[in-house]
Amino acid sequence: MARAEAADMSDDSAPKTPDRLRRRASRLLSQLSTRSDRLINEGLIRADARKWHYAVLASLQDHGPGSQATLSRRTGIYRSDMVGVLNELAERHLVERAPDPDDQRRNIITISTQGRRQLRRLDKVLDDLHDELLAPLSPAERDQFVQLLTRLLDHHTPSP
Amino acid sequence: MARAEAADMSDDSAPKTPDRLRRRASRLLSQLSTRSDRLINEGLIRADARKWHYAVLASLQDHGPGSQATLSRRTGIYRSDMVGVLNELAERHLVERAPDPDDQRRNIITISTQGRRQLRRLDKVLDDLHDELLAPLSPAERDQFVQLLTRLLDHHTPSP
DNA sequence: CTGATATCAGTATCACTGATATTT
DNA sequence: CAAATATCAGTGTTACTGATATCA
Repeated sequence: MARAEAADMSDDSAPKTPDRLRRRASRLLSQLSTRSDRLINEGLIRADARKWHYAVLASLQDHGPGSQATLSRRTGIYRSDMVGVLNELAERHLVERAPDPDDQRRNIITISTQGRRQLRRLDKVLDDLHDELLAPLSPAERDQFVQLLTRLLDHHTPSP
Repeated sequence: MARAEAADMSDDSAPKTPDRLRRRASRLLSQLSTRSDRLINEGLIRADARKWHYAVLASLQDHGPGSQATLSRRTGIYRSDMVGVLNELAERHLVERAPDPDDQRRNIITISTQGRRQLRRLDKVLDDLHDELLAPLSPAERDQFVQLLTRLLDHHTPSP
């Protein structure tokens, strides 16, 4: 729990800790995010998938079918990038894209049986990858970590 | 439904969310990192700086002068990108770049007086920005958060 | 010869912008 | 008309690769 703290009081102007770079949450965050992204991406590519694929499939499974704009809002994928992601998913027959009879502007995206199977596969792959990502943390710490991240993200996520 | 994956919102405060996307640490991490980066970048740009500037200045102040390769290792900035960062810093007279007399391949980078002043400014700016970034967390939770991030990053950082 | 260094040119990915045609 | 949608083309940033010349 306790961590060795290098010399703390040697400073000329302010009560700052040395090695400030290693204490700035923003830096830790972006560096860790880079490593994490690489780990996850490489793992998913080995399973012929991308993280966006997982996001869309999981959203369809957990919240049901929706228009591309809806999916965009649910997954955080930009509306303009959604087209490409859905093209890839449709190519692989993991989703179906059909025009909404009630609103001719919309497409309704539905997960297919193959898509559900793929989602199950990807969930297993991701479980393993997250085990690797969070390896140094105890189960309680992992929960704690996810909880802190969630609270921070919610706080910085615009409501509309 | 293939699975009893209820999409309802009935949930206590237990760390169990029905939405798998919001539970995946990797997604939380990269989304929060994006927000964090934007927050920090915008704040630093208002102070006519970039985060790389801070990283180099802080490294020079905390660990003393060094070659560009050394700085690259200390800050995590890619060796090939270090040139541009140092050009910007030298333009602003925040660092000095002098050839190493003992090793003609190296430049020795030193922080200037102006650089030290700028670092003090940036440290204040960053303190405020981190206050905004970590707003929803108590002081103890902020420490916890930084500690967890540090352990994870160390675990995923190659040693050489 | 090897290895490190500083530098430059270029790539892939990502979040995002702007514009357009269609429909509500 | 304004607003939403799907789509496309393009931008800026970032981490990273590859190549080159110069030295230890």
